[in-house]
Amino acid sequence: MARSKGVSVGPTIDDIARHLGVHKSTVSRAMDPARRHLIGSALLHKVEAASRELGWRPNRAAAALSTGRSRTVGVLLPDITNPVFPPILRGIEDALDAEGYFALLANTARHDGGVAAAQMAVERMQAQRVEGFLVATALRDDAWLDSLRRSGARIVLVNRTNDRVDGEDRAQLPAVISDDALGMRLAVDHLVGLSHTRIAHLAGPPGYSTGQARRVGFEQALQAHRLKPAGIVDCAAYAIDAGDAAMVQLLAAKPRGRARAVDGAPAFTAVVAANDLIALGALQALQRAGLRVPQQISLIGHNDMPLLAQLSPPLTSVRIQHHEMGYRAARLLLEALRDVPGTASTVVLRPELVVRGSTAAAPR
Amino acid sequence: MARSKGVSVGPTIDDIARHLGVHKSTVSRAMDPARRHLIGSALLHKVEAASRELGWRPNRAAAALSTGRSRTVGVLLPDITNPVFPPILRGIEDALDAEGYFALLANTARHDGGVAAAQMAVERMQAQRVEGFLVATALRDDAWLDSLRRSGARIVLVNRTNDRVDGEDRAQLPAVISDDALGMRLAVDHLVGLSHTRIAHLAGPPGYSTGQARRVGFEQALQAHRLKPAGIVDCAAYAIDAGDAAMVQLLAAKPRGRARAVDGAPAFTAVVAANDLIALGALQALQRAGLRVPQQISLIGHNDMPLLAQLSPPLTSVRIQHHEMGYRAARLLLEALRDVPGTASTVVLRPELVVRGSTAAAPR
DNA sequence: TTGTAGGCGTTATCAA
DNA sequence: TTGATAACGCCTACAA
Repeated sequence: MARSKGVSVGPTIDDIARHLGVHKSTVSRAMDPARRHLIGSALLHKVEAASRELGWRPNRAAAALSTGRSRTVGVLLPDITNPVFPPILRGIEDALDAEGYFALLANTARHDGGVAAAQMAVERMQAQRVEGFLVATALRDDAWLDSLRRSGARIVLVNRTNDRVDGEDRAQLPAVISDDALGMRLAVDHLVGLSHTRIAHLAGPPGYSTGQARRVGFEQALQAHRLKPAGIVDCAAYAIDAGDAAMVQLLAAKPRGRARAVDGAPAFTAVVAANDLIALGALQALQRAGLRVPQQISLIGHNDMPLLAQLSPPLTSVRIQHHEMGYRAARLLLEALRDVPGTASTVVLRPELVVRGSTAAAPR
Repeated sequence: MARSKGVSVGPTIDDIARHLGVHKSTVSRAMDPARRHLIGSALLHKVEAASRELGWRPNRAAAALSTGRSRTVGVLLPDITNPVFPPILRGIEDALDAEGYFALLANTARHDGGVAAAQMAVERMQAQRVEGFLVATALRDDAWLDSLRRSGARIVLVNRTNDRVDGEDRAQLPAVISDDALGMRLAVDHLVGLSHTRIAHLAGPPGYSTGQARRVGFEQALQAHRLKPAGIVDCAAYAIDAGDAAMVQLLAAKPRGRARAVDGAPAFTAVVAANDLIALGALQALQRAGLRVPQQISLIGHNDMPLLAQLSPPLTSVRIQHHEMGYRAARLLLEALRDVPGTASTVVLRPELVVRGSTAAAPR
């Protein structure tokens, strides 16, 4: 059982076979649930007993070499430290685990925060012979992602998606995302129900599908109420600082149409932020400006990240099904790994509004 | 280049060898940094060019089968969704990545929250031929961990450690942890500097090394000031609810020694919590009881998790070097994988106190 | 129902 | 400095 090469080794199916006086291919079959039925039940029990007795462990490296399937997929995300991603990853792993798969993880927002890190990660993953990729780093216009797809890799996007471009060699990849239009509608409807009519938006980076979709969703939701935005400012990133800066900019902006009130009140009574971090930054800036939330300004975030309920005021937010998103994406990939190519479905999950203390009736 | 078995394949070193009219073992050597020098530089360049041209990717599954080294380690943690772990994992991956390793992750607090999940995860990881384990789930008395060690697995603990028991077959495993005694000393010294003399502790679960060490550290830190605890309550878990319940219990407790003041003020003016979630629960309970933080009660957490600065009051906390902890643990494991066995070092990292708004001078 | 033979892509050992 | 040969452990036709 000790070998010349390799490091710490255990028994192999050949050891079990010798132990039982049968051939190793018989043992191999006995170990495979899909072909176990070909084995006599008496022998089957003996194989199982012997395997247990000798302490056999399958060697996936050998199986992977033989079958080309490593039972491993690559997961690309910007940074696991961003609180959006842990539940997504957890969902991914729950799905993979159920099928005996593992995830190889890469934080691509490493040093340079760009394509180079993702490229290197993918190469290493391909060396490990991952069977596919779950990508949470997609940009709307992502040349790198396109080339990965053209190389034949199986890909499912999570959380963010890419743009479809007809005519070019660009396909919309299968993705699991949240219904951002619905999310914004829930937010806006809630505010309108509280008699707000002057509602502003702090938008996410326009290069991400979430930033774009939420912005468009916001505008459409307002239109449904025959309202116009009381201001929209893009944020450079999904971060507290960016939200703070954007709010400062929003407060400085000249109100369009109706004049700003004499007491210096802003042109809006409510703000919908593209995510919670932006909302936190906005909250900071509002408080610094002496504006009270929710008495003077109502504020809504997006994602419902942990601890929002502990803030003061507790932040109203659009809750996304992060865990489910990861879970479904992984399942989609696993199915794609069995089935025929094609079947590029996109799953859209329903968000819900979690009303807390940062929203209140519009001041009059 | 297309093969009969396997799935999507690329060129192999044999393809390169044929392309160049050399033997594949020559190509293999050329690809190995450690043996490259044996190759003529002219040939070396040609091999590199051909490899690039044909788009060769190493097949780690094959290498793993041959060498017994998968370039993969297993990481066991309770739940990546717990905000303590993302930075630890990030540190781990940064270290592994630098050496070309990947982590296989398992959330062991899955359904039953216990040994069974960890056991299954370890088996699957061993099937994948991980070279070692990074374990963030250690209990002080962990029979399962002992058996894993006895099976010959390379293990490094992170964040929590196990108890040494002389005489029995139990060794203290190499670990990277935070200096909890120092952390508590920083907290207590800060409070004493603010004239607090009646300081209570909400302790972590006594089955975890962190719960135990912080509790002992708290008592020692008080002793150094010739003070006695104004109450200690164990929490059932590191969770908001548990902290809330423990604080309720603490408030209900009869003050020992000096009588409780007539106005119903508690027997303490400051509380050190074993972690931030417990502190948040405590804050909740205090506010419900009509006690103001920090005016009446000062409160300190532990871990300095994200968003503490956004709370009101912003929570003072003992900051742990989570990223560094993961990074060092992974490096320790990688070194153990090369070197001789033994060398069971333990690394203790320095925490620091982050003073925010939840601590103030003791009321008089 | 079981056995035989060969291959998966790489590394290691010996020879040349 | 390069080549030849044999593992590594498992899987899969195909044969019996």
